[in-house]
Amino acid sequence: MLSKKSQYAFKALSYLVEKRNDGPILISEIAEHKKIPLKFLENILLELKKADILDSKKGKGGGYFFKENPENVKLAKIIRLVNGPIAMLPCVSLNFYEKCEDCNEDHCGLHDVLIEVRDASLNILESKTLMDLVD
Amino acid sequence: MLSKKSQYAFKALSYLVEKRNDGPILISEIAEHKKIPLKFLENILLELKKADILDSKKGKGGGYFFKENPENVKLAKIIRLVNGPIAMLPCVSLNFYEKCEDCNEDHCGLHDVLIEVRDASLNILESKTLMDLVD
DNA sequence: TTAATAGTCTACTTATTTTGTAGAATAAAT
DNA sequence: ATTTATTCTACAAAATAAGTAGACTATTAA
Repeated sequence: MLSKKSQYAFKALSYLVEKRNDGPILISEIAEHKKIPLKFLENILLELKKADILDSKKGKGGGYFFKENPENVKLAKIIRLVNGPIAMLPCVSLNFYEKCEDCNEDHCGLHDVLIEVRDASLNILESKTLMDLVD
Repeated sequence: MLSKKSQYAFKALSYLVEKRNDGPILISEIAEHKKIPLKFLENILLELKKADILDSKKGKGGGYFFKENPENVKLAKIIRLVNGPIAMLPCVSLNFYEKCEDCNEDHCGLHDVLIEVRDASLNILESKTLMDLVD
């Protein structure tokens, strides 16, 4: 399941998509409209900025806006950044891979199934972008 | 991500599949072979019994064995039982559905995407069974 | 150059969930 | 009766998620 943090991130990002031609948007405006705890949202937006998805300006007239075109930001990227792995186990993760101890991946039926699930999910999450969050 | 508990459950079940013609299997035997904390495994197996997947016998010659034919036990069922929802949000879950507040599902882009992901995952997890865990 | 504005940073605290444990109770077999 | 093995209730510890506090920095405009 996606964490609350991830849900907040998606809500904030969809708000920013809607307002993408309005210049910098205040954190407080997003927090209010989307009912997200202000200080928590600050952390989330900062994380998205450090990942070069958003950019920001300080001072009067400041706020957050897109650095990368939201058309090009895949949902998979957001999930990985804010929530973590998309795969159901580390041993089948592309971006957070970890070998499993006590289990030979070559002869592990679960491994094979979970790779299928991962690919099916990624097919969708790598093809949809932030623009798909708004109608 | 699947919890450790879920991984333990799958390891235990795959062991029971391999030994499915050997009569009741001791918890302690499973714990030892699969390196699972004994008391933790007790809880897990009990849960699987209460879900009518396994059955057990007490006393000498006792242990755990399948109640339902492992060919007929879908992996989705195990995950739901031991790990929880397969969907990424409650509002797109079939078995653990919860309406999301502050968000109209009819006009929610994320909702639509996550339903696609859910269906893609379920397609696989509802078609594979415990027999697919062993080669 | 000062005051106001708004994001940045470090460091917490609190809540929740996950993981693991202890020990007595129950059931079956010999 | 005794031994074996699962069942049950109730914790305890560890890890993660969620949320908060407050000082700091950059920018704007008077």
